[in-house]
Amino acid sequence: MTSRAESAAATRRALLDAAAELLDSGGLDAVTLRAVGARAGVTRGAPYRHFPDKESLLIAVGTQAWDTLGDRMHALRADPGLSPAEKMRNGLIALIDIGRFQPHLYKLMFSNPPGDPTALARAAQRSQTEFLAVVADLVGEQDARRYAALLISSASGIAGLEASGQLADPKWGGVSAEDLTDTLVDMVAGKRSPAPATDDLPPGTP
Amino acid sequence: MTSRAESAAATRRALLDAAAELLDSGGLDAVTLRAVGARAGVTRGAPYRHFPDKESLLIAVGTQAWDTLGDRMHALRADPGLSPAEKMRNGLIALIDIGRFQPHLYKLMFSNPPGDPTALARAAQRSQTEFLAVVADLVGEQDARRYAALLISSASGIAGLEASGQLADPKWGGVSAEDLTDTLVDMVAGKRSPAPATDDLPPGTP
DNA sequence: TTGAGTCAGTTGACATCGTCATCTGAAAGC
DNA sequence: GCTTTCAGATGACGATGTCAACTGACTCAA
Repeated sequence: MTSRAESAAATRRALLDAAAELLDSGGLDAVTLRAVGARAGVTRGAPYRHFPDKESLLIAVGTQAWDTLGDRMHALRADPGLSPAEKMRNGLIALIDIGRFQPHLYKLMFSNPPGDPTALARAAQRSQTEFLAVVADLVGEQDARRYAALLISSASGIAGLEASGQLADPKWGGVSAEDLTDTLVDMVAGKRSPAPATDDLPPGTP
Repeated sequence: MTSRAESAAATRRALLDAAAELLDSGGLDAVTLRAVGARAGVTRGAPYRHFPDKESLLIAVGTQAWDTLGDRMHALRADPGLSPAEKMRNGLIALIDIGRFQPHLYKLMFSNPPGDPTALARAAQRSQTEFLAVVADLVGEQDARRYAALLISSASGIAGLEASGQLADPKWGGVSAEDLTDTLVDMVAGKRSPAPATDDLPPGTP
């Protein structure tokens, strides 16, 4: 019925899912190898048959999240119903939404482990390359690298500030992550809007 | 010579310094209450006479860093030799430099503890309020809140990406944190520069 | 079919960590 | 001078990451 390899793969998947769920619900402190094992139906030592380290398990969770975002970016880029600016905005919002709804996972995605500083950066490759192509469609190849780097940096910063609750401070006048993203996209797209942003979305998705 | 209160205050300071040094050199994992105590010349239980919690000690370290940055922002704002745009740029670079040279401290400054989500946000107040005033000098009161929030978000994102090593990826064409900051400042200041950024700093500090 | 080999999973053990209860001794106040 | 206060030391406990040894079921060649 189930071969040994299949069973092992299923356990590995269960461990990843368990770790992701624990991270979502209880934060990084809740991700204990014992808890992960229990939720996956195995004991504390079992994860060491699939990951050399607790850190490696967490990196795998972060990599999974980057891959999922990469798929979304790819689909977004291929969507014929969206303008380049809309693709750009939606891509940034997709990243910000992770920070909004899965703050612990988001933090993990941007935390470089001391072991392999490039592990998560490699996982982020596809997402960022897809986004780079979207930006190039809007501002041209020449400036795409610089603007894409700026946009991703800014979006991750917006998500970070919102995740830490600092965006809710009244001194910012109740500005939302979407407001900031729109301001940013407008600036890059060349149509600076000095008027207060009361409009949320340019018409395009009725 | 040294009263009991003075001695206690000195110990508290020593604990904070020890925690900050350990954080800088070895990351968050190196900040152990035992190690902090040892470096401060006391034993593992002593920190509990000054901080209710290890988390509280870390929050105090982060608060100290925010206060220092706040002083810098204040001095920057009062500097008569700098244009508003230069003040803005220097303020952002000051934040980015923390991420560059003290990445662990930087991460701590933006990590909201589960205990009191507003503790670090309160500490960040002054820095951000000073910066808000600088931005208002450049773009007016009307848009200052939105642009200041965007600039701080972006700068923290730039610092975060650089701290995680992702900015060094060749797909960004070797863009630096300063390049991105300049691009951002130029966009907000209204003079969009579609040309590649080969100039680093506008003349002003001979 | 059978036997050895592989390997996912279990279990026991250890060092380290945060934290608490208790103890000690010196400074502070009457 | 006596009592109080409190910074610091110490012992202990539970939880955690990790390793070594063990177990047992699956795999595969002969």
